[in-house]
Amino acid sequence: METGAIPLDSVGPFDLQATVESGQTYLWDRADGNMYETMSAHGGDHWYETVVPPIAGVSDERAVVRVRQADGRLEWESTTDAVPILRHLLRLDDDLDAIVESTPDLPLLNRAYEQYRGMRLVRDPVFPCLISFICSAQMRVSRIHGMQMRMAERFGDPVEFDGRTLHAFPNAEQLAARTEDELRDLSLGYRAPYVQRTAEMVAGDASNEHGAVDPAAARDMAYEEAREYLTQFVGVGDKVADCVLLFSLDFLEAVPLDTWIRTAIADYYPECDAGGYAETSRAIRERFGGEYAGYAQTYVFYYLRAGGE
DNA sequence: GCCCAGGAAGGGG
DNA sequence: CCCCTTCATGGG
Repeated sequence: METGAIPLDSVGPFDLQATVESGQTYLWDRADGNMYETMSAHGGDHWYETVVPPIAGVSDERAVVRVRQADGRLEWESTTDAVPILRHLLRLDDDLDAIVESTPDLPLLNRAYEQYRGMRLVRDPVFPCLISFICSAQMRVSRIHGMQMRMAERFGDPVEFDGRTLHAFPNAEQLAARTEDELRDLSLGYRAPYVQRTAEMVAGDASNEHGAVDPAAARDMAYEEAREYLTQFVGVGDKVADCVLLFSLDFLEAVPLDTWIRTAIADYYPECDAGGYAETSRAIRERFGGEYAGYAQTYVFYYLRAGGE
């Protein structure tokens, strides 16, 4: 096991608990207790862990990463050098101060940024992110997380680390090989066939005459074209597509129109409600400053969901 | 029991 | 194109 620490004074504002437990990613788990038990703004110094697939240009092999925030730094334990992996997954290279500074001066936005300053967007691996947000339909954050943990435990590769057995998130082939009923047994409900069929599309199963469809191909497209591209997957509409673009594929301008942000639009920016998804999305994206509108959306989402007004 | 949760698919107008 | 209903499941 390798260990180390990343000093945060060069990273800028950072809040690990808010980043990992704000409903952007469902792939981390607390190593020292149940997720979402306490939601204090800066209270947690919990250990979080995840099994990370190989990432092109970052890490060649599967890795286990465990991390906590304490004494102004990120302490980590891993199967390998976790520094580049953590930089990648937690977007430590984002200049958060500059992003906040470039954001429009809106009261709601200012309150959210002030309350949770330090929360970063995440950069999840794309297939687990896609499956996570297919599962997110009409579901609470803690239960979405539970679904991903159960899929990993049941269908993913076991990985030994520090005397315990963790499980990697299953790849497309592993999920495509499961039946709808096996997924329903994990309490996925009506999302089970969506997950199964999307996994088949990504895996390039024989039932798909067009061969494998790569969700990561959206990365190289223009924003709205990329969103349209992702909606070809079963269980993926405009909102889930925006989540994948924002939380995995570096489209920081993406503003997922979920129930919370729609409420915010109705209460604070009614002139941005232009009817259809694409038009409303365009309007609120411009209202939130364009380039980093997704950062603003994620802060507002977390702020409102925690009870802010 | 009712209502809701980071929605999407399928049908009809 | 938009509008409507249906789709599981658990917690308040």
